Amino acid sequence: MDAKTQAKYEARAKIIKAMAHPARLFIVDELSKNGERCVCKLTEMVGTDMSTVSRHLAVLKNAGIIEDEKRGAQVYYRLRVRCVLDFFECVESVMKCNASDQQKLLVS
Amino acid sequence: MDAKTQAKYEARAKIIKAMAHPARLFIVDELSKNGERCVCKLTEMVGTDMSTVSRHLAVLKNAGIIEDEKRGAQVYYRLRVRCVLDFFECVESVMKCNASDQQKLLVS
DNA sequence: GAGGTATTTGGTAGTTTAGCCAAATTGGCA
DNA sequence: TGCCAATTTGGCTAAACTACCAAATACCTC
Repeated sequence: MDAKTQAKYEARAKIIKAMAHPARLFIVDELSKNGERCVCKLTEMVGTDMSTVSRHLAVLKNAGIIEDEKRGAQVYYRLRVRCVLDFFECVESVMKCNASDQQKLLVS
Repeated sequence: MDAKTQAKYEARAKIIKAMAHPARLFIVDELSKNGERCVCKLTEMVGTDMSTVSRHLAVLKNAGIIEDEKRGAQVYYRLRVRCVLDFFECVESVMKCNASDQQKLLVS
């Protein structure tokens, strides 16, 4: 793999890596359902330190998956690209596939 | 987030995390184009140690994204779920979106 | 069975990530 | 201006990840 190809896949990986954490997946899911949320509300839902949530949000924003808007004392985050929701669909189908194979193992 | 919800998002994250590495993305891409490849061929293409490639393949297999078949001295890997290719499409559109926003910044 | 190739696994060092606390920053309001 | 709430950032530690080398396995051929 030459340097250029390497760079291409690294750029792609960065975006996928941003989604590769349970708290961040939860946040994306929540934003998809609710349009937008402030950091304090997300912190309450996720259940970790606010500084941790803020860092997760920074990762997602840095990847270009979400965007923020300051309104008064709060910062609201929302999805910038809807297609990340397709990830969920595929992930479900992989899990379903895994489960059915597991089933076969048990039966046989 | 209660324990059950946590577990749900962890399971999803595991699958996405399996895709979140440039070498693994390359491998998935390659398998999508070529149907199947043995470890030695992938090693040659990726350009790292064979043991490293083998570990990457194990991660993808463990997530249920690829499957293997031993034929003679070689092990062939292939995609188990085509939908992971949708990831690429979305990633491209995120990158395009990022690029156009960058453009706006330069102009303004 | 001996030797050779393909692959996986054990061990290890360096890097990155995630979480918390504390401190700094920002905007709103008395 | 001075205080309060919301958010981000710095500092630190523990855990996870990645890559390499070397050793163990598995399979084929002679």
